[in-house]
Amino acid sequence: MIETDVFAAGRQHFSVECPSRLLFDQIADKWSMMVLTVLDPGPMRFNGIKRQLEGVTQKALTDCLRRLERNGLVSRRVIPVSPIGVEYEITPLGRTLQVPFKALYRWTLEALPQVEAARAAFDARREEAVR
Amino acid sequence: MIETDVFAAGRQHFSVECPSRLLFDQIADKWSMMVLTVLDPGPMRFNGIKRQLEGVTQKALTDCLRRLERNGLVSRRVIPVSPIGVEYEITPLGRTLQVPFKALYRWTLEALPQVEAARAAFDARREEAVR
DNA sequence: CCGTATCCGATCCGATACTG
DNA sequence: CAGTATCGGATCGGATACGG
Repeated sequence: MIETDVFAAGRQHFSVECPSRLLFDQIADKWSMMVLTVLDPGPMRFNGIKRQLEGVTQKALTDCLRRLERNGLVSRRVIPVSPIGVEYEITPLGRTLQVPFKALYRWTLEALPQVEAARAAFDARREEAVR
Repeated sequence: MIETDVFAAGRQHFSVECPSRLLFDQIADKWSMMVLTVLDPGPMRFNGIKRQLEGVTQKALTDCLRRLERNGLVSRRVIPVSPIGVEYEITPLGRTLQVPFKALYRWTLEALPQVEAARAAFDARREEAVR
């Protein structure tokens, strides 16, 4: 039984090279999910994206876009104007990722209150343990 | 319009404190997804989990379980035997997370071939550019 | 068995400066 | 406008040792 069947019945064994990790590492970073969301309505230029993502640095965004491009989730198109323009667009493959991403995003919104309550309870228990 | 509506129509603005990131950071780490999967069939003890996760260190697993516990996604129960035993179990809240996680996991499996092709193409383009 | 503590190298990320 | 280059702090994760 290989890891593809991991969600079938039975207890599974995960190796470090679990196939899910090969991709999960690349998209579970700080900005990827938001970049894809920003690009959802249509193509956008570098600084346009940057303006939507408050707090992102140029380096972080460049790295993120480069990684998304390498993985085939966004495409990059140079517009030969002066000064130069670069437009990023979500690919069909990137759009397929949005489906599970949106599900996860909705989960975070729905679960947040419960998680915050759990955190408060946990931290309170730790406080208690110190005394 | 706040970020809750981010998947509705229109271009959105993301601040650093996007509510999704408050949680996403915590669960998008190296082992959380696999830990929840391993715990899916039922409760398990520390070293039992560790044995399923080939390559995880004690520290990494402890940190991961602690974080999952703090966020209310798993529960921890000390079994007063000698030597001591500790059992981890997925919580009802944790189970709700499995739904989007499984969707994402399936996506990684389905998309992997296309992503690998995209990577190869990207890397080939870079090679080309060097020459 | 189940941790915690410590060190330590790798890596991420932001800040800054510079370029076509 | 859209990068690249570089530096340094913070954080992550592995290895190891030790304790209840």
